[in-house]
Amino acid sequence: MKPRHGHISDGCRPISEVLSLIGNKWTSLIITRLIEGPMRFNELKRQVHGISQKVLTASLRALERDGFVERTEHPTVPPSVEYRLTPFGRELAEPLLTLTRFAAINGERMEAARAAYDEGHDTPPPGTEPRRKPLGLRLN
Amino acid sequence: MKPRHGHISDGCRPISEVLSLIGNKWTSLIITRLIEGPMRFNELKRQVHGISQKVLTASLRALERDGFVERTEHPTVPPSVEYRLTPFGRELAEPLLTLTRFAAINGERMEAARAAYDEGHDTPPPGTEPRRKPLGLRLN
DNA sequence: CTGAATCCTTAGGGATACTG
DNA sequence: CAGTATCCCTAAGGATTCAG
Repeated sequence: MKPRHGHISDGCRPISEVLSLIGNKWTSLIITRLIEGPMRFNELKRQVHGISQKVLTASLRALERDGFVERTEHPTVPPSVEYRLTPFGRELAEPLLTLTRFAAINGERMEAARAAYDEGHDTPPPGTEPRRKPLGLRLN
Repeated sequence: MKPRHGHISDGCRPISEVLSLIGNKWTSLIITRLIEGPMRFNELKRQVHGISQKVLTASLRALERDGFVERTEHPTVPPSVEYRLTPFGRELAEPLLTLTRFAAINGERMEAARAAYDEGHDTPPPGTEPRRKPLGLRLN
C-alpha cells in the first residue's frame, strides 16, 4: 500500500502520507514492537504474528526510507540484521501508541456498536446466510 | 476496505482493526473534518478533497457502524443528511489529531529522509527514467 | 441533494520456492 | 538467517450512470 499521497490537497498531503503509512496494516505493529528495543529480522517476524516475510521486508524498507527505522547488517555468517527505531521513529511511536492504547481499550466498544448496527439493519434471517465474508486469513 | 481484522493474534486484533480503520486513506480526514462540527454530505465531500461520492458514503457507513459517527436524515425535499461525531467518535478524534499534528509538523522531515535514502541507493541515472510512478490521481 | 449500482484498474499482500 | 523473485487473488476505490 503505497499510494503514499495523491493530490489530496496541499494541506492534507503529508497527513495522508503518514496515515497511509501506518495504515498499511503492519507498520504500526512493527513500530510498537521495536519500541521495546532493537530486534533481528526473524525475531520481529515472530513477534508480529501473521506477517509474511515478504511484507515484513517491504514494510521495513519503507520505514527505513522514511527515516523511522535503522537497519544494521552484521557481516557474520549466517547473516544477522538488526532493526532499531531512529529518534525520529521514536517520535512517531508516541502518537502511535496513543492510538494503539485507544484501540486496546475500546475494542469491545466497537464490537458492540457493530453488533447493534448490524442488528438494527438488514440482518438477513438466520439460516438464510451468506452472512459477512468468511475471509480467508490464516495464522503463521 | 473491510479486512477489518484478520487473525492477527488475539492481542493485536482490535489494534489492527482500528489501525486499518484509519488506514483506509479517508476516514481520518473525515473525522478530523467532523471535529469542527456536524456537516452535510456534500459539504463533507467538498472539504475532503478528492474523495469520491461512493467512497465517502462507504466510509461514513463504516464509521457509523463502528459507532463513531451519527447519521441524521432530515425528511425534507431535497434530502438533507447530517453527519456528526458521536462522543465515542470524539474520543477517537483525540489520538487521531495527535497523529495528524505529527504528520503536519514532520512532513518535510520525511520527504528529506526519503530523498536521502533514494539518493544513497540505486538512483537510476538521470535520463534513464522511468522513475517512480506517474500515479494518476486527480482532484475533484 | 443523497446515495445506490456497475464497471474496471491497481496494488496490497499471501503462498511458495529459491539464493548467498 | 535474511532476503529476492513469482504467481495470483482479493479488495480499495476511481469514474460513471441511475434513482428517490
